[in-house]
Amino acid sequence: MAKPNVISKNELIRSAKKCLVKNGIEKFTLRAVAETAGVTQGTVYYHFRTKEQLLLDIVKDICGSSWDELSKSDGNIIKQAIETAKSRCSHDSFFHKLFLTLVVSGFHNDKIREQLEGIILQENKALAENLLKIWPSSPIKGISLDTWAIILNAVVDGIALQALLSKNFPVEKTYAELEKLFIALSGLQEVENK
Amino acid sequence: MAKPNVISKNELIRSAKKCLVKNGIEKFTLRAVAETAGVTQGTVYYHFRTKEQLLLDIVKDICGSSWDELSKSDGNIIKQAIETAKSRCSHDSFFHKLFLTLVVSGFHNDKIREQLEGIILQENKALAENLLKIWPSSPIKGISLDTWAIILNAVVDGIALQALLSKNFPVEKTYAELEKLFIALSGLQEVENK
Amino acid sequence: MAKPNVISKNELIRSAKKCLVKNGIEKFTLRAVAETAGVTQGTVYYHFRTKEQLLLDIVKDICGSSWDELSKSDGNIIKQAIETAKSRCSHDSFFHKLFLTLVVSGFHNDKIREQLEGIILQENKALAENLLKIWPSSPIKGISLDTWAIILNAVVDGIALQALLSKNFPVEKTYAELEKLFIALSGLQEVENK
Amino acid sequence: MAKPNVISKNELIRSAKKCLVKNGIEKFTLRAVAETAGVTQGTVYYHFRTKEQLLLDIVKDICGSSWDELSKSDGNIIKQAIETAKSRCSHDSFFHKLFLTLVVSGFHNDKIREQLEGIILQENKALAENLLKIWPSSPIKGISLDTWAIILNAVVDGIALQALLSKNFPVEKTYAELEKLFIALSGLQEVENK
DNA sequence: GATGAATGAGCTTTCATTCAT
DNA sequence: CATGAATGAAAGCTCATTCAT
Repeated sequence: MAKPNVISKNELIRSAKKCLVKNGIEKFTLRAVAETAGVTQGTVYYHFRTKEQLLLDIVKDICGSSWDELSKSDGNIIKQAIETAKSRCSHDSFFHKLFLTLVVSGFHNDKIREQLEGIILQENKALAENLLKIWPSSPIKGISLDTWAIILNAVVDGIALQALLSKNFPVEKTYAELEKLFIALSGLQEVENK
Repeated sequence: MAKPNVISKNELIRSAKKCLVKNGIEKFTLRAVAETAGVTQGTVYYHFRTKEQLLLDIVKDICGSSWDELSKSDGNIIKQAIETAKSRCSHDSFFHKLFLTLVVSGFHNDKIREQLEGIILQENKALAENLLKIWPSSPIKGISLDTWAIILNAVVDGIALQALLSKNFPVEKTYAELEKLFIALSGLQEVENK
Repeated sequence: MAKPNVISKNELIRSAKKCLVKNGIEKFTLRAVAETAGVTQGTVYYHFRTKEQLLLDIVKDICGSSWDELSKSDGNIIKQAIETAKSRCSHDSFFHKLFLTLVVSGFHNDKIREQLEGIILQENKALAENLLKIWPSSPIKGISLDTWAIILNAVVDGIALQALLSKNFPVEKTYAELEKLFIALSGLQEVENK
Repeated sequence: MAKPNVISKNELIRSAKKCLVKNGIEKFTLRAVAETAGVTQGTVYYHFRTKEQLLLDIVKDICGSSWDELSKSDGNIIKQAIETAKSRCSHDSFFHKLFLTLVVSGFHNDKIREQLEGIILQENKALAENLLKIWPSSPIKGISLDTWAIILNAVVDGIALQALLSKNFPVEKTYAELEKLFIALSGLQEVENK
């Protein structure tokens, strides 16, 4: 009955992520993961010794893809960032649902929390570096580029949160005006630099 | 054996909130609520017909207090808002943990989601109204006051999220510089108004 | 569906002892206990929070009965003791199977081991006290009554072990000759006392 | 990937015995055996077609060594026997733990029980033969040498059992006095023989 | 009103066993 | 020979829910 090598760890993680977003962490059962992946429960357990480990592997997987995405960035980082951010906050954004679910899970699991903290720190750092390319100095005196990065990241997450809660959230409008804000800030800088 | 009225619904809700933050939604059990409140499972069940109902009552309770707080606001709304926001985002802020936990719970429970949506909408509205008091018009052309409210709220939630994930998050510094940003924006407006 | 008060803890322990002897510790499952008692697994768990606790309660129950039996002893203690011992070592003696099963279980569970240690100590003590009644002094110089008690107890357990292993073990013959040994020892004492 | 003959059946049995004593029969798993031996589960399975077979092979292994030991005996058999017996009953005697574990296992597995019965019978027989060397006739009338053998064996097992249960069991004292008992009995015989 | 014994479905986890490689 | 991925049945355990008292 044992069919060797029918499934890979990555396929299982993909199935698990689907389940997590579909059923929520409250009903995130290994049985569901197994069914989604088309294997038995025993198989899931063979690959991840515990449920917690599977959850952690999901988080690590996300960290990995997050890192990949960041390292690809170039050129007009901001425009691109806004584009990405916007894509993440459609009303049922897979990514942000997964992310927030894991964040909440991290409140009671330090291993998970630390991994997520790593993502945030990386994102903030990448953002600060990219800001440096377009803002030789901060557009407003007294606000460091690091803080700008924190704030921008916070805005993106906060908007995503609102969008996930509210079916009628004006994603387009908000991001359009957010871009104006950004342009205005960039303009300020030129003024100051004179 | 039955003791009349030994516990009120509100006490149970308070215990339930404690449990929710302490154990997370994954381990939020009625037995834990009962033990925390010092009653039996049956008693919890007597007051809330189902577990979902208890969760919903927690959400409503939060909505209520949120509303109370908003209606008290006056005078220098911004400074006060920042103060409130800051207090909510210490590394283990009870409020934001509870809020985010419920948000995630709301992903798969429309009743909860709608209640939380209501909170957000109210907060945004209250914020917009208060902004009007200090900003007769938007400091940056093309950005409506409603959008400003959305953005400000998003920043607060997003920063709280980062603070909850990161033990070393620079809460003080971030909020100090955020205030500068706000002052600068207010300054902009005066310029434009001339 | 919930029928209150259909079973008592003692009934459950009785069923559990039956299961333990019938299936052995390897297959001692709470499901089997529940079935034997005619209740659901949940009920077993309601009364004993874990499997280990149930096992421990069985041990305590045995300690209790052991103690009761000891305190009833009087008159010709030895004859009676031999009778009891003999009854315990028929080829499938419930008592000794249970006892040895728990002893082995105690090898990896200190709580169980300590309880059983208590039984042995009590038995040895009771035996020593009763020996004193019939042997004012030890029949053989250099052997304390405490040691006699240990040895006698050991003989009884050791014979039971052999009887449990061997279907053809000569219980009657062995105990008959053991009694002769005892009488001979008592005779020795009188000689020495002169 | 297959490495030829990296492990022998005997090594596996040795590992299995370790596991059995370390974890007890309740947690005696093939995975643990495999890990202890440093091979995979499949390998254990390759050598012993079932778990039961492995257990049986352990029992046979013990029978073998038991037999070896008996056949080596000579000279002052009693003194040596007591020495051996004493060595087996330190508080965590590997041998007696293993033996008792298997005895209990034998309660529900006739193949195991029969093997162990064989050991006991052999031991009793060897003991009777050796007693004959030093006791031309029984020191007490009416007690056959066979019964003496049974009783002596029983004492040894019974004492070991008490020692395994009780950390403070007076092994030295008990065996010293047991030897005195033996010497006294031998003295009796000489008297009778006159 | 309040209790707590009982339920039963479903959870995570374990494990002997199989089998293609 | 040996492996190790996969299985599936069954284990221990949890929990929302019910109900007689």
